[in-house]
Amino acid sequence: MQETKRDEIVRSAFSTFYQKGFLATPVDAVLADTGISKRTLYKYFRTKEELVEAAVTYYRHAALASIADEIERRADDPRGRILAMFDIKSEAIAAGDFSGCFAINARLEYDGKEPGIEAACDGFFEDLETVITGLCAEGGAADPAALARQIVVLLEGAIVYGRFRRDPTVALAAREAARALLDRDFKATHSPNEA
Amino acid sequence: MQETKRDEIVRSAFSTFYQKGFLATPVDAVLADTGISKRTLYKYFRTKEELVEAAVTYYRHAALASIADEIERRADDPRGRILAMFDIKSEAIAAGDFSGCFAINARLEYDGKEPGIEAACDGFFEDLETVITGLCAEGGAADPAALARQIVVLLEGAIVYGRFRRDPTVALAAREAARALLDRDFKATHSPNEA
DNA sequence: TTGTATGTAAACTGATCGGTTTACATCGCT
DNA sequence: AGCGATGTAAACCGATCAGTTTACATACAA
Repeated sequence: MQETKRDEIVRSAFSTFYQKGFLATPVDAVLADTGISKRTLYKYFRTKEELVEAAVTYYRHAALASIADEIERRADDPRGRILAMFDIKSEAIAAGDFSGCFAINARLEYDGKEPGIEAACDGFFEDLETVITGLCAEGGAADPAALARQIVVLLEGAIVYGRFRRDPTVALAAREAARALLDRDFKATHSPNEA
Repeated sequence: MQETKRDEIVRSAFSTFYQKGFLATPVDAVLADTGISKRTLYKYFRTKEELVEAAVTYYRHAALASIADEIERRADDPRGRILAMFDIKSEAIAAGDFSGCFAINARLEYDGKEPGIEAACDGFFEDLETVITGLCAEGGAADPAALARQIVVLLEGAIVYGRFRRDPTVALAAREAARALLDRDFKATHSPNEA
């Protein structure tokens, strides 16, 4: 199925909001970036917030697919794949144009104001925890969900804090911490690692 | 030295911004909460952003003093004091009115737009790392700064993620992770004393 | 060919908001 | 008493912005 006009708008709006924030970005900026008219935008979305919600849902699926893809390319055991997530973020921070986690950003700007947007962000968080829980189970952790939660805190912490410190080594420090937790919880048998 | 009018405005503005956010809060909301006139506000601050910057600086000193105070009350060894930070955040999340880290919030909303505000946030982050580095050194860590950085990532991650999940156990999971790191790096002698 | 759906361009509306200005009250000081 | 500093109250200005409406172009199916 080819991309519809609506999809095109959402994808473009996502990158505009990602770079410039939500409240600080007028709808006109989205229009300018997409080359679309205001009339068309409001044909597909009743309000700006509805567009933001769609952008978060787009991020939920696109970012998770991209992460799954990338960590599979970088490592072939669950341990290496979890650690690869931190490498990816470290590299993004080093690249200089990193704007953090779209869901965290949206959640913060609309906190307590837009239930639909909050729910979309929650969906992303749940999917992320599910993916990491799966990897932890695969690695033989006794309590995969509990370990996954610790990994997620480290990952999101590295994203937010590393971004604001503008320091890629923050994500590497988080990676080391994650490694210590994996060493503690994963079954002793892990193939040669490191990257 | 008694509190000046300026101090009063900053303190009140801090709690208004903390509860309602920055961009989403009109200056009039701050005035209403303080009972001050617009004229007076603009006598002490040239712009809204200058007021926000002052609020972040206020947070920098007030929050760190409050943390130092509270962890000293809760434990008397560096290990216990570091872990107490997570307990405090877990309790705040459980209380239900928790709005996260003021510096993270400000940094995110004004990212790339207000250098003065960004610098004030950086000041808070540096002070926080300094405090935790001190505790790590006191605990006998081989590389106190590196360990502190990991603790800070866990702490800020727990604050942001736990807040958005509305789940106090997130901070407790982070606490467990921190404990694992302390077990690894602190000098083996961890009897619950020392000051 | 004609009608309908889809699109752009742009003017417009109404509300919000940051910041200024005017007018007036109060208090402390000499 | 009188004066300057400090304060409130409130009208005001100009810009911004979400969302609507009008006008017009294009494509395509009956």
